[in-house]
Amino acid sequence: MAAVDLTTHPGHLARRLQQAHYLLWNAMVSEEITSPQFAVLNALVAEPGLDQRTVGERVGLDRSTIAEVVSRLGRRGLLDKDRDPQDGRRFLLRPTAEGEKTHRRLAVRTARMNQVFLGPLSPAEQTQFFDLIRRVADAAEGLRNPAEPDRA
Amino acid sequence: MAAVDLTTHPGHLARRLQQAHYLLWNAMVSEEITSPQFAVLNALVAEPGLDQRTVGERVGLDRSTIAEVVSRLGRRGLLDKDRDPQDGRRFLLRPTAEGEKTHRRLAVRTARMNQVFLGPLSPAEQTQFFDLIRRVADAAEGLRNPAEPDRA
DNA sequence: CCCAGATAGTCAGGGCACTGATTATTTCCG
DNA sequence: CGGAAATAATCAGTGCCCTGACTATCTGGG
Repeated sequence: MAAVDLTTHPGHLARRLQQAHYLLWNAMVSEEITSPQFAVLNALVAEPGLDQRTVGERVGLDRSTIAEVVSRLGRRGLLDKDRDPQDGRRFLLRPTAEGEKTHRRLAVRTARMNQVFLGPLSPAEQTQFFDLIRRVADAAEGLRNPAEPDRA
Repeated sequence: MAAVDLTTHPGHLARRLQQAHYLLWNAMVSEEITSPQFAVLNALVAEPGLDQRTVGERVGLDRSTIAEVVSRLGRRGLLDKDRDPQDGRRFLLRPTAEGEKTHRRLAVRTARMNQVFLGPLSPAEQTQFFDLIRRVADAAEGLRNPAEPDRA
C-alpha cells in the first residue's frame, strides 16, 4: 500500500484552492474575462505604457503566457499594443477606454467575490492566510531566481 | 487610476503558490511525472480497481482532465485500464508493477520537496497553513455542490 | 564601424482545467 | 419487455502555464 495522504501536500491543496477560485470567479465575476486577464488589465491601468515583459513580471506570468493573454485582451479590444519608437523590440501596452471601463466594472465584482471566498475565515485568519501563502510563494520563487547577492 | 493591489487577492496568491510549487516539483521530484499524475497513481495504490470517475473525485479532477491524465499514465505503462465486466460503461484502473515502483520512488522525493516548500513556516504555522487553505477550498467547493440539505 | 552578446517577443510542443455536446451502457418504471 | 432517464467516458473547443528553439532588435567593445 504505502499510499500518501494528499491533504498534507501543499501542492495538492494549492491546486484545489485555485480550482475553487476559478469556479467562483466564473460564477461571480465574469465568464469572459479570466482572473489572469484581469490582473494584466489591472497592471496596465496602474501603469499604462508598460512593455509586455514588465507586465508579465508584475503579475507573475512568463513571456509565453503573457503573450497569449495580451493577444486575447487585444482581440477583445481591451488594450492597445504599439511598437516602442525608442526600442523596436518592445511593444508598449495600454488599456483602451473600453478596457478601463471593463476594469472598473470587474474590480467591484472581484472585491465582492473575495469577501465570499474568504468568508469562512475571521479577519485575523484572513491576515494569516495572506501572510503564510505569500511567505511560502516568495521563498519558492527565491529558490528559482538565485536572488542576486545583496551587494556584489 | 483606481488599480487594485493584487497581493490582497486570494486568487492571485493561489495562482502564484501553485506556480511556485510546479517549479519546485520539476526541480526536486520529477520532470516526467507531474503532481496530478502522482496524485492519480497514489489514489490507485491506495485503492486499486477504482473507476475513472471515482479516481477523479478522490484527487479533485473533472471527468475530462482525469481522462487525459489517465491516458498519459497508460502511455507510460504506469497503469492498466480494463473494462468493468460488471458494468460496461466503466473502466477499472490499477497501477502496474512499474507504476507502483514509480509511486514509491516519487513518494520519497515528494516528502522531501514538501519540507523545502514549507520550510519558511514553523511547524505551528504549517498546521495553520493547511487548516486555512483547506477551509477556504472546502467552503468554495461547497458553494458549487449545493450540499444536499441535511435531511430532505 | 561591426559584430558578439544581451534582450523582447514569437512559435512549437506538452500538460492541466473547464464546459457543452455526444456515445455507449445500464437502470428503472410502466 | 421496452423505452426514458441516468451514468461513464469521449470529443471539440477555449484558456492557462511552462520549456526550448528561433527571430528581430539593440548595445557595447574592439
